[in-house]
Amino acid sequence: MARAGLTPERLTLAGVELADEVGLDQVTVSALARRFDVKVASLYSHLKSSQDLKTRIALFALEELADRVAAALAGRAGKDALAAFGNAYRDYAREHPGRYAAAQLRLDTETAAASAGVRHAQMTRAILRGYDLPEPDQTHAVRMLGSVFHGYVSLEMAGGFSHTAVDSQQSWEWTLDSLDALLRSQAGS
Amino acid sequence: MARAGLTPERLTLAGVELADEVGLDQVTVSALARRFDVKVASLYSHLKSSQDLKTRIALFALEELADRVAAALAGRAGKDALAAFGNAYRDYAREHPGRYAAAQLRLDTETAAASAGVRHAQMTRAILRGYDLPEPDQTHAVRMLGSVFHGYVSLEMAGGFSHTAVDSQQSWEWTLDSLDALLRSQAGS
DNA sequence: CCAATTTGCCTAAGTGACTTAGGCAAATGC
DNA sequence: GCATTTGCCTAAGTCACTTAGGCAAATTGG
Repeated sequence: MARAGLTPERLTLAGVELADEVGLDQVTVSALARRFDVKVASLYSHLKSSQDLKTRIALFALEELADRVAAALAGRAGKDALAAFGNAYRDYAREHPGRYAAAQLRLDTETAAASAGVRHAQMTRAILRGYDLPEPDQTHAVRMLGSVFHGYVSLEMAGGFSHTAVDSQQSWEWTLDSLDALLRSQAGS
Repeated sequence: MARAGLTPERLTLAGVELADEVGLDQVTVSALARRFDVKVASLYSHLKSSQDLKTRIALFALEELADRVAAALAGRAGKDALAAFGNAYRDYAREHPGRYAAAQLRLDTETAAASAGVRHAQMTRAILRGYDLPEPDQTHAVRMLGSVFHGYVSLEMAGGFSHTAVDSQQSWEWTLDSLDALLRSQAGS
């Protein structure tokens, strides 16, 4: 009986792909075993549990998304940076719905603290550098931006914007313009 | 063997309560059977499936939330209406996390069309009456408001705002103020 | 290069949730 | 009071998760 060459990394990667293909909740230890043509129990040498698998997928997605956002932000400021951030977020969700869903999984406190989630928070704050907001307004703005981006992407993915004639892309651009105007009007206040 | 008096309505209500107590994903046909001290299979006379149960809970939550929002909006306009809407939404999520989660479940197209989700959309649009926005800006604004409220509440419930000293209530009020200012500045444009 | 050890995948077995089929008894209605 | 309907039951099959223990392949080190 030849070995399949399983590792936590390969399993995570396969799980990530599976999530985009069939949805995060269809990513199961059993489905993964089928994909590798291996018995389910064999995966437990590499994964602590089904929860462990999900967590690894979430961490992978957070990291990948943070990398993309960082690349998109490089060398940009002000509205450019705002749009780059939002677009990176939205594009990732559209290209990789399963990964995006995984990135929203609730992690326990210590795992979250060690995750790329921290980079996300830092980058959101970095966008605001161009707008010169004093504290605590800066924190308020970070929260509002996070809310808008996360909310918009979630609702759009859930199909919430597909029952009106108005193009979602237009609404997205209007939203980015509005946020920029809002932040500029708050600058230095 | 005395009868337990099960009905779809009683089961849905129990499921709703269970969702708030232990989380929506712990709401299972089996858990419900235990709560009524009845065998699992007995529930299948009243529910088509586990999915059916979840859908009923979602519809209940959507309806209840729409009622609350409608009550909060009555007689208000402009910023008052905006804040009432947002607060109704946020308060519901805080008081009833399980129901709020259920209200986010994705329903199939026809079920969604027959649900109170339609009322939600109408009420969001009603808020904007006071701001006198032309189309398509009104649609853009509806989408943005929905995104902010849904996003803020989701992130707050997920604990995303609890790692900074700044009070979440302050950020919420700042966000409402900002949205009001934004909409006013767009009026009639 | 062979022996000892470690590693990787296996079989076996138990848990818990979902679902269908078919039966008996309680409630209902004539 | 009897027939019918209704409500909950037992039985049985599916599928996912998880642990324990075993055998064989890979690795290591003499």
